[in-house]
Amino acid sequence: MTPEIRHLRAFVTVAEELHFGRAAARLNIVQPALSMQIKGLETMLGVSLLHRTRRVVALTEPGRLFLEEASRILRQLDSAVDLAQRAGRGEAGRLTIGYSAATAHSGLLSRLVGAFHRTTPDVELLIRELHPALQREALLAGELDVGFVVADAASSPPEFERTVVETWQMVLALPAEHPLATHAVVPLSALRDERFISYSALGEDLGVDAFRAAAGFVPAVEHLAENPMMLLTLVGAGLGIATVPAPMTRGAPPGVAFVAVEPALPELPIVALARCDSTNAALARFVHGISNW
Amino acid sequence: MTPEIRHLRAFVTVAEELHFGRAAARLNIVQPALSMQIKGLETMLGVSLLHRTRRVVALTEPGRLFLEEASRILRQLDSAVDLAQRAGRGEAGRLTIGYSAATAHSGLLSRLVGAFHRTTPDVELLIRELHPALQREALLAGELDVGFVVADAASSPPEFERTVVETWQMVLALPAEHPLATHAVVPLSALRDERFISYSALGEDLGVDAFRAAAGFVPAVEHLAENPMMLLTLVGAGLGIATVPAPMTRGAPPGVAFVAVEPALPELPIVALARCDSTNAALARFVHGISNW
DNA sequence: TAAAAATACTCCATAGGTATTTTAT
DNA sequence: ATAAAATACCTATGGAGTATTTTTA
Repeated sequence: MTPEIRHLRAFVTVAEELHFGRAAARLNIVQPALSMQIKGLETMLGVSLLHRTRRVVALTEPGRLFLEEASRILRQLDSAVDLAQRAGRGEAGRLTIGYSAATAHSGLLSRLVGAFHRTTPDVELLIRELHPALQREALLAGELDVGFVVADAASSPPEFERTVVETWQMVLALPAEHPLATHAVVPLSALRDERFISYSALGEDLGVDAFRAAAGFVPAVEHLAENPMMLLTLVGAGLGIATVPAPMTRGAPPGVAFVAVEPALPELPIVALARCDSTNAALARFVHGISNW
Repeated sequence: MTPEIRHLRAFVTVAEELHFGRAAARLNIVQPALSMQIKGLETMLGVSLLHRTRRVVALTEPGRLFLEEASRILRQLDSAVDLAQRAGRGEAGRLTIGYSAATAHSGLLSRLVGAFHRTTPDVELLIRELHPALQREALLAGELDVGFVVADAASSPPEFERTVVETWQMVLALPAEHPLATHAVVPLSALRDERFISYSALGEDLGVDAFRAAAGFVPAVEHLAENPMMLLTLVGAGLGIATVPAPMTRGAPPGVAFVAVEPALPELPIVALARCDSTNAALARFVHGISNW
């Protein structure tokens, strides 16, 4: 048999008071009950912890050593309970955040993560870059608590909670030497014969459906890029044109010009995706904060 | 209410198995009992630790954190029990050893302490130099487990256990230029008019009673020394002569000669003193070792 | 339908309470 | 004589067992 917390509490209290009567009072039990506890503990351990000479109670050497350990265990138990309770309120624990390369622009991540860390410093933050599709997988697998993705209005799986963080205007990126680069505004219809660069073969990341609706034709995607920076590099190299979110104009490689289009393409929402059935209270805090920070 | 070890064990086992049935089997209880344990724990903490969806058991975030703490607490409890039991066998804990300056000679301390440490490395050793009278006080106060003192046969308080460690032959220390210094053996009767140096006014440390019995007169103690080295320094300075234990001839200051006396003085026992009622099992091991090492 | 956890209940071990005894000062 | 722990005995809480129900994959 192994000791219970109750035995440790009893022993530590007696060791502190060195008096069974007072210790029992502090423990809100009666003295004989305490004597039994200590006796039971000593029997379990097979060692005498307290030397009782009717008038004086003293620790034995095993008792002295066991006292240190028992006190530490009791303190750790208290802190473990507190930790679990704070985790239940979302004030402690771990939050794993995913983002796609595209959402790394515009400083929204540092703004949200910074504000969250300031309000709840005991939540450990793990931040991983992941392609949007992998983020959805990771969310379902429980490896991710929340993911930031660029999303057109269509894609909304039912088990995900969507929170729109911000919306980005779409602009046209084209080589600086392109004839249209000097225009302030370019009509979409003028782009029918252009070659487009996108992330995926379907162009879904950049809202191909919205494009067709606004322009009346499907853009011809001829090149694919791995990430936004590579996309703009390809544009700058003259391989084609692309519609990109306005925040990407910052830090663009040389040789790329940006112009507005007409009619304007729908704004691109950046959404935070999270599982509705998550048990991580820190996630609720984080998602709640998105609207307020 | 606060959790008991039983709750931690139940929770850790379920968290490891992620299956109530198997966990219950490992805990040698029945599944409904385990369900109750976990439910009770969650109620106490006020947080859900395990997410049960009939077919799949998974840890919540509070559960993940509580698991780490609970595992650590269980490991520490095991080691605390083991520590107390080893202390009960004298294999762990602390042993406080006292010695008087006189007993520091002859390497008996390093021999005993070294051998003890090699057999029981988990016993922390505290070694303090103390005057013999203070050692007896410290022993009674529980501040010392064992004390090494030079003792003539007379002084043996009843609550102390005496173990003779070794016995020292007595020799005469006298200034090198003293007329008797060239003798191989000096008759005690030739010392009647000499001035003696001792530790205490009564000369008890050096066996004045034995001296009187052997020589037929009480030596005239004219100077007192704080410790053996100072005593020999005074002898070398020509302030008087002294009877000293043979081990002190090693490392003596210059100007001191040593000669045997006739009849020989009784040998001086070095004893280890310890309280008979000590609760420190390491002490029993140590005292037992004295005879064997 | 089957596997697994929860619920309902019963029983007994044991923690804790009351009264008393023992023992050392 | 008194203070304090131990012992004896009783009571009742709650932990564990058996049988059954509920739930979802």
